[in-house]
Amino acid sequence: MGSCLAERLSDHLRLSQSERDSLDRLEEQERHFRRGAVVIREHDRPRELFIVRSGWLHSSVALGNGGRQIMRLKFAGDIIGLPLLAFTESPETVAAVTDAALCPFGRERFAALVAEHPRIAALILSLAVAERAALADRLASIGRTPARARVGALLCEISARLRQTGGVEDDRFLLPLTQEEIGDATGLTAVHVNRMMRTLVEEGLIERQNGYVRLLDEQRLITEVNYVDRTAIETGWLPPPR
Amino acid sequence: MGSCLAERLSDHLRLSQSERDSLDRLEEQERHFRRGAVVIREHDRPRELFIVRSGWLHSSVALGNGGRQIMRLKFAGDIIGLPLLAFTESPETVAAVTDAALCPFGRERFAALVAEHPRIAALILSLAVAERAALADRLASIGRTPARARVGALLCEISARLRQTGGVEDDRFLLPLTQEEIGDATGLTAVHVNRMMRTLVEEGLIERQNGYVRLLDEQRLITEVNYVDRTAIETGWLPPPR
DNA sequence: CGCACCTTTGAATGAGATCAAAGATGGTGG
DNA sequence: CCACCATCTTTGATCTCATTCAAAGGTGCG
Repeated sequence: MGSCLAERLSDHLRLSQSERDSLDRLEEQERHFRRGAVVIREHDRPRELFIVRSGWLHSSVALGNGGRQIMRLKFAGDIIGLPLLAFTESPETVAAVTDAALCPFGRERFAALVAEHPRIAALILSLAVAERAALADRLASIGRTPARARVGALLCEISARLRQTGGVEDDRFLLPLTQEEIGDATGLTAVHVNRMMRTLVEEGLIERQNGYVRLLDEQRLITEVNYVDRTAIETGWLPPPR
Repeated sequence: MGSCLAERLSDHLRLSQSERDSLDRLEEQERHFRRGAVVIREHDRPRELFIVRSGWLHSSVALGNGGRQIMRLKFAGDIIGLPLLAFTESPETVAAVTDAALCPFGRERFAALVAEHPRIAALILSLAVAERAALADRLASIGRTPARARVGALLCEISARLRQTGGVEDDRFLLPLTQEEIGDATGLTAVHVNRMMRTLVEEGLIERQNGYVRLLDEQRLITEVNYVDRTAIETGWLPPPR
């Protein structure tokens, strides 16, 4: 089995053999985490970044009052710990939502990769920029839209991103988040998340059964909650491969 | 006068002559924008990125209901239009808050720079990651903290970032934002921003006179509103210069 | 079977929005 | 130089969405 990162990048462009080799060399281990385990703790000084091979995780920051804000869900193929490139102290906590398998790699190996393969560096920059845009969308959603739309937008994002990794069948996916966690992601209380979920069900927009969620009218939901898909990125401008 | 970008990057590391030359070649023009002018419009397909030479700008996204969420203020040395690296359609609007001078450059020149100077690519990736962290902080602030803290945190961020570019003297800076704009940045109404500003004044945390703001007890303000400075970034891991 | 944890529901409270209107301020043209 | 108009700030009253507090069902796991 090749590099997890190579698989992800292949979604966006055709890697050269040389690029693929470098990516393979980047990852020689696989580490496993249990549901609930903390992979990186806020203010710690992690030595490694990770690529998600399987499972759900999320990054979050602790709030003054004891709560937390979940920033982003991490699925198979996502890079964990990019902030380590800018800060020695991690600004965020990363924890496993489900059991998860991760591929760790050191910062110096990342530096070597960047030096050897400018196109990969540029692509990862693109992905970071896209993630920033997704974060911006969520900022807008949380800052200025009613609770129902926030919950709906989160479901849209999960659906769109899971589809990329084959986690959606028939517009239906397993949602292993508690309502508490959904609240931490959307800036709502668990109680209110519950009410909004039921509202969405009553309105015929979604359907739920034992942990699975189905988007009954995804197009309408997307429109009503103002969701924007940020999974597809531009690669035309990238420098040539090596 | 050399490249605006070179000046900014020099804050974080010592550029090689070769790097400096490439950066200089990147910028041969300077363009001026009036207060209120739109530099990049959401959904447009801009051909250029910019470096801010002088003035304040901000990026924002339009909300469904006619409002907008201001994402980030842009000061001298900031890069504008990075999303263009990931998307052909701009996900955000960039507008001038004050009269501003910008240095435009094309995406292909950026690609050439990245190919030639991996260290610069890595540094810009670092800066993008730091910006993402700052956005995350704001997300947490807007999602879960009371209005007073949101306004206070914005003032802290402005102060910290302006200090980098020499825009703060004696803990005092010119604030050219209307309360409407502060509201769009913090997810509050202009009316409520006004009340919170007065509260901060009454509490002796800030002082205002004709457009200037002074942070009277910056340390206390930072603690109370949970502000985290993201201006300093890690550069130890970067690959060697060329 | 029993204990944790999660979901659901109800009632009361509150932070911030909305609506409305009165001062300030500053730029513009006469 | 001044008057006027547009924009911005300030203040008050009311309303609403989400929070908080409380407690009753479910569900799965050890």
